[in-house]
Amino acid sequence: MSGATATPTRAPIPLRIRGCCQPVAPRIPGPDAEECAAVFRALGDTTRLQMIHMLAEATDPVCVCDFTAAFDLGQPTISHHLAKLREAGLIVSTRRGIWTFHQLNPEMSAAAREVVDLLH
Amino acid sequence: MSGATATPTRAPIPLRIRGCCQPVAPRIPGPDAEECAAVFRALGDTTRLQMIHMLAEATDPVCVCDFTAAFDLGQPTISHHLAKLREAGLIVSTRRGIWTFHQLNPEMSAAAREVVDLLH
DNA sequence: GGGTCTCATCGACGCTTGTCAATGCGTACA
DNA sequence: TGTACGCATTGACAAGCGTCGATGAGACCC
Repeated sequence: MSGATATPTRAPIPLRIRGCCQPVAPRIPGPDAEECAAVFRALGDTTRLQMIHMLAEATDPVCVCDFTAAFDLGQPTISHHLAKLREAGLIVSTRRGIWTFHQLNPEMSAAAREVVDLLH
Repeated sequence: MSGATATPTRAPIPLRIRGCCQPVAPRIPGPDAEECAAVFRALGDTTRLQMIHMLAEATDPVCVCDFTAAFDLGQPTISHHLAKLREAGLIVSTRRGIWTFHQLNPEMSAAAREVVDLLH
């Protein structure tokens, strides 16, 4: 074992007062935290992460059929994930004739924009 | 508005060939995507987001009792969230005597570090 | 107008998650 | 040695999520 000395000091065990502890840091403003968590939740799925990555790389709006071709998932599931991203404010969808095109929301919140930029 | 012409052109409706569509962007390497999504998933909860924020602001490791004091949640729930953050590789825990202290994982993945830095 | 195509929505299913009460484990102190 | 304390783990429960098949709503074409 290590120190063969008697070491009655027994290492800096307590270091803090018995009860508690440390002043807690000021918390994130509240609704901001929930909004931010919602963005992270939207990106917490591999499929949606890939979707956002594709949209970040694309120069033009992307059609739903491009997503259905890119993923091994049914069309309703693709539509479901796109709806999630839309609810989180990360993308916007526009209809052109038969097709629906999706792109990153240009009016995304600043916080969301910072996160999405990391995926580029 | 632009041309006030009768516009029989009916706007650029199709613009793309019937079938599909656009070449899909190269996808995120695969396991990278899953690891990245796991980090987002870990931050997709308000409580855990606040925890990471607190740790990012703190200069010293934070005791569990500080968390139980900061949130209106039971002690097992706090412990559960800390375990989630630990599994995601975002924090590390060290035991000192009775108490367990938590801090941001200094060996966090680069991707995770970038995300956490946004919360500072 | 009828047929066909694209996409969204609905209902259902299994799995995961957030939360709690109860319990267990390890450490400190008398 | 026994007691008290801090924290992790377990089991249980409701809620949410990801996925699918089936159906519905618009928009185009013949």
